[in-house]
Amino acid sequence: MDSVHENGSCRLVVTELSHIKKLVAQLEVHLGESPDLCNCKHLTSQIFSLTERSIGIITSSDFCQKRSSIEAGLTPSPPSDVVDAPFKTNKKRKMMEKRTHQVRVTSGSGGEPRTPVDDCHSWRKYGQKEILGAKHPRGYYRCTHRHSQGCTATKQVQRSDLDPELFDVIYLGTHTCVHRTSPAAGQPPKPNPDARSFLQNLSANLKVKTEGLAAAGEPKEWSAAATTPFCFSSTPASVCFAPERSPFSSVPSTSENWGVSPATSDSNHVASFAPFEAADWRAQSEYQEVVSALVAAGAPPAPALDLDDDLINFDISSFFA
DNA sequence: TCCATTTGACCTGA
DNA sequence: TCAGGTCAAATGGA
Repeated sequence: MDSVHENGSCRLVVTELSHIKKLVAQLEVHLGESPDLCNCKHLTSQIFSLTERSIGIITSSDFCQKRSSIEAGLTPSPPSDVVDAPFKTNKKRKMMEKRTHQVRVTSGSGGEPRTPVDDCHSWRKYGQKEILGAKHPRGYYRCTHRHSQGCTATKQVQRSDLDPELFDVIYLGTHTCVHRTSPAAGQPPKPNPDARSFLQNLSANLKVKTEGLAAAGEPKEWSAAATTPFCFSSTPASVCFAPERSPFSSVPSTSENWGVSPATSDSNHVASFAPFEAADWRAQSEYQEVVSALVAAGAPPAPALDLDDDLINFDISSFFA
């Protein structure tokens, strides 16, 4: 019925994302040779614009609805159950008064799936458990600064049964620590030696995800999408993307907010990308899965997403400064 | 030597 | 009693 409309939307999105990919490649070239900041800024501006248009195309169509129908058709059980089954809030532990967030991240494209990327905090694994009905064990992590600073933040990471390249992450508790894996507050942002690898990562992800888009009717590719927000790892600094403040945001960047979240704000948001509340997760999950291809590639998610707003600022201009 | 990971045992709540 | 979550000793790498 709406297949014409949907296919048209698909093509538009693919076209837009292809443009983004080319621009990223250009940006990489600029960085690889003699960094041309003027060109870089111009390119990043274009990338941002194209990304927003792509998201607009998706959100203005019945794209998400279609996709969710496809998913439902693939599995006998309700889609939400499929997605969340291994990660539903533990009913047996529901008395724990912890804030639980759910974030889905991709492990990266190509090669063997790895552990989810750095999320701006250092974690220490303290346990692993085989979960009933899950193909993969669940890993238990706590903040490295648990003992030194009494930080109670923990997270649980489990590889998705549906897609081995997907990791489902549940954040519990809030970060009370002040240490970061990124540069210390007060220090000026240094030229990031990992800028190139960051862009290569970006480019690689774009490739994978756009191919998935091109193959409309291949929901598997769609399901291999990450959910916002996302964080690229680039030790020592981690580049985090927040849903409402794009990497190319006009928000002035400072040494404090470069690659890290505001150290003075709620550390929970620093730590866990300030993911949406669990209650909001299901309602937004389908939409986020659709746009997550962009997110996984480093593009900013749709501004329309009503997520927590006190998130990480990231200004591309200072990133390349 | 320090720190992170692994893994079996133990604890807790349903 | 069972499954999920945590502890802590053993182990390995830097």
